[in-house]
Amino acid sequence: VTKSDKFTTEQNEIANLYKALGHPARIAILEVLAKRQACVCGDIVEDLPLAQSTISQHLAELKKVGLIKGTISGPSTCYCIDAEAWEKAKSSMNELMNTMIGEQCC
Amino acid sequence: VTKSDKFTTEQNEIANLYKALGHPARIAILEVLAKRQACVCGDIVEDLPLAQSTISQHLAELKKVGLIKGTISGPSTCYCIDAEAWEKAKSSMNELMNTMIGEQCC
DNA sequence: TTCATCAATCGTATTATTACGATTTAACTT
DNA sequence: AAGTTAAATCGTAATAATACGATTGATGAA
Repeated sequence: VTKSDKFTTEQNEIANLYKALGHPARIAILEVLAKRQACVCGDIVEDLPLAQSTISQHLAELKKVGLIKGTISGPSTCYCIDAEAWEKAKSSMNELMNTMIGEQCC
Repeated sequence: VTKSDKFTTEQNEIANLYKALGHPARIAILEVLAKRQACVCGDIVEDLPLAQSTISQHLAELKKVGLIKGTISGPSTCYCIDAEAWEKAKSSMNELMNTMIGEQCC
């Protein structure tokens, strides 16, 4: 029902970024990825109280917006935060946050 | 279906913040609020291609996480960004973003 | 008091998200 | 080639989100 066509590309893109971070499971996943430097994968399933398929789904969403990347290494997949994309996301979110502050009126 | 009880309060709170920003309409609403210093309300309905009730719903969600505040002034309601809450949100999001960057491994 | 206006709320339809189990696909190991 | 393991995908159920029209509630004006 979301009328994304009624908004600008910029508004949709930044909203998609925020949306990807808008779930506790995905925050938790990113925290696991950041903590274990080595980019785990099945280890996330062990760390979190969610089914394997659910984790896989969340990983796919994070990958869709580009915040993480996964490379196949043998039978398992190695995931990690995409540092470059992460910095880009950080600054575009920051920019938005900064343009919002003006005079308080009420 | 969201198992928020399986995650920490911190994870849920930050996720709720991001979630609130994870919709183009709410980004657009915040941009209108920031642009028109005077905290409009019905004016938002004019500016955006959404029904009055829908805007009202989005405003309620932004208010729920505290990013904006609304004060009744006469027959209309005056909305604006809560500068204090905004700064707090900004820094907590920034903190999260900064803790995530580690060594790239793949 | 009666009317008009603004915004919140209600009811509801549609679509999206979340989550799980089961199955499939892919890759390494015997 | 057969078996094992890991992760993606499929199918599906439950719930949440989005959006609108209609109604209600509150405020100020006539």
